[in-house]
Parts: sequence; C-alpha cells; structure tokens
Amino acid sequence: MGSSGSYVPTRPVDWSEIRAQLRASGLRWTPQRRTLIEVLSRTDGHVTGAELIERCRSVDPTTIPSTVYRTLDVLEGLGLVRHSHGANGREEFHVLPSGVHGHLHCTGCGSTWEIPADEAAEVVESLRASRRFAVDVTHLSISGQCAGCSEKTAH
Amino acid sequence: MGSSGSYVPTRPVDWSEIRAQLRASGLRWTPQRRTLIEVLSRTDGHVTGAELIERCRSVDPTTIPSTVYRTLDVLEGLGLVRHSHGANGREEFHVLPSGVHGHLHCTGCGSTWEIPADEAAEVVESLRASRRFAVDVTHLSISGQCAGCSEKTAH
DNA sequence: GAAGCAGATGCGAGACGTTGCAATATCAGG
DNA sequence: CCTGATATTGCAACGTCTCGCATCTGCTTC
Repeated sequence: MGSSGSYVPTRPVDWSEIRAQLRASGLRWTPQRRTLIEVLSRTDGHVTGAELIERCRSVDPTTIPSTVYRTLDVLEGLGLVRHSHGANGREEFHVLPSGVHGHLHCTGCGSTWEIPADEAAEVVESLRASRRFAVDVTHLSISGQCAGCSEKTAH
Repeated sequence: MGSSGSYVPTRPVDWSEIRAQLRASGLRWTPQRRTLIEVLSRTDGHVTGAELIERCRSVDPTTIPSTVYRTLDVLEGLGLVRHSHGANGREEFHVLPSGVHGHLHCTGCGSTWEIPADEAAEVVESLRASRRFAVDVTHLSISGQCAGCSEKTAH
C-alpha cells in the first residue's frame, strides 16, 4: 500500500492560493497543514476523520489526530472541506465541494449518494415555509433504504 | 431555547407487557433492563445516551454503560425507543414515539424541534419520486438555523 | 536577521460508544 | 426444587473525537 515517493495529484490545487487564504485570515501555513492539504488534494468523495489521519500518517508518521481535526475545522471555515455525520454518527468529510449538496445513506447496503442542491430545494423550501427554518444543506444527511434494498425488504 | 419542552411525569407503561414482548423473542427480563425501562418510562422527548446512563445510575449506582447501550439496542428492536444522531453526531434517543417524526436542530441556539410525519411527507415523497429512496423519518435529522437565529445572522 | 506576538502543535486526559470474552443469572423442563 | 442451556452482564481495551495547556514556530517588524 504505502509506496512513498511518487503519486499523481489528480486534482489541481493551487497551494499558494490556499496559503494566501489562510494568511488573509491571519492564519498560518505549517508543515502539518501542508500535509493534510496534500492528502485532501488526492482525495475524492467522502472520507472519515480516521481515514484522513491514516493517510496523513503515511505521508508524515508523526501526524497527531488532534491537529488533523483542528486543521479540518480551519479548512472548513475556508470552505475547502465540509463535514457531516454519517448514519452511524461518525464524521464524514467531503473535499472541495463542487456544489452544495447533502447526503443520502442507505441503511441496507451502506451506500451513500449526494443530493444536489436543486434536488434538496423542495425540502429547504418546505421547511422555510412551514417553520421559517433555514436548512443547512451541506449538513443534510438522510437515512433510509435505496431502491434495491427496499425491494428486498418489501418481501 | 428549551424546545424539548414537554415533560410527562408518568406515562402508562405496562411492565408485564414489555416483559412478555421480551420473552416472546427468547429474551430475558433482568434487573438492569427493568432499571432502564423504569427510567425511560419517566422520560419524554430526547435524551442522550450519557443522560440515560446517568439517570440509571441514580436508580442503580452499579449501572454499566455497555449494558445500557446494549439494552437500548434491544428495546429499539421492540420499537420502544428510537435513536438518531444529533447535529454533533451524538446519539439521541426518544421514547415510545407517539408518532413517527424527525428532528430539526438549530446550529445557532442548539434547540431541537420535532417534525411530525405529515410535515416530513413532502421530503419523503420528493425522494421517493426522484430516487425511489425510502426515507427513514425516525432517523431524519436536519440542521440549520431557526427563524430567530437566521435573523441575527442576516445582519 | 533578530525579536516579539499570536496562532499552532504536541500531548495527555476525558467523554461517548463499541466489542470480545469469561462469568453469571434467567427461564424452561424434568 | 434442581439442572442445564444460553441470553446477559461486567469488565477492560479500544476507536473516534474534543479540550486544556505549556511549548514552539510562522510571520511581521524593525
């Protein structure tokens, strides 16, 4: 697994821009943050905190969990990642959200799908109308059964 | 805040019936389960696992966490309780659901509201139509800002 | 390039949950 | 009422995540 040395960043991330974003908020560019951002840049979809820590450790074995979680918080403040809680309550991070979206978790097969903002619009509108409640779609996490699983259950 | 509002002093719970339900599944009636059920019968609204443990301990100081969680699982299987995950990912249990409902969490003030099934119907229908996804309303937990908090934020 | 300020890190402790395993107690049967 | 089968418990270790605090270091200034 751990072939250290060369890997191909699949996503073009402008390091210096992130660094600039940090500075603009009076925040600092540290080796630990660089490590996490490098890991994130190679990550797609959803990752748990534990996975992120493990990946960081394979880049820098001295990685400390609390630092990762704190950096993740900072990065979330900059909009680089987003987190929500899976069906089991564990944190799930989502990298560089290309669009605002929520998640759907199937309790049957464990799969996860993204719900784009426009599809969630009905939900948002519904609650805004009835409760004047502003739904945070990025944290939206709905559990249930997907088409395949609910068919099996029905029988 | 306090939206978890209503506290029902006593709810008519038929102990012997629960015992019978357990036995019908080959499960056993133990002092520990009796303690937890007694606590639950005095509880209304949402409770965290930790709170439940604390309350059990005030009835029986020898209460062990893992036993409580395991019993809660069993009870959930019987439909006596239901759990979901709050905005922070912590478990929240609700007792003898008088009606199927989900939850709304305000990230601003921390309040929680219940969303009755009929109000959640739109959401459920929307996802059933677009994805053939069967939403589990009892696990539905939506975060965002309540009317009061979003007004403050708007400024 | 040295100094100082404030943000970050490292580390330990702690809260919440989960799991494996050996010992125990509930319940059915004789 | 005694006995056996097995559901449960107690315990301890572990995993995920948060927090406080002393120390350190990135960044700005002079």
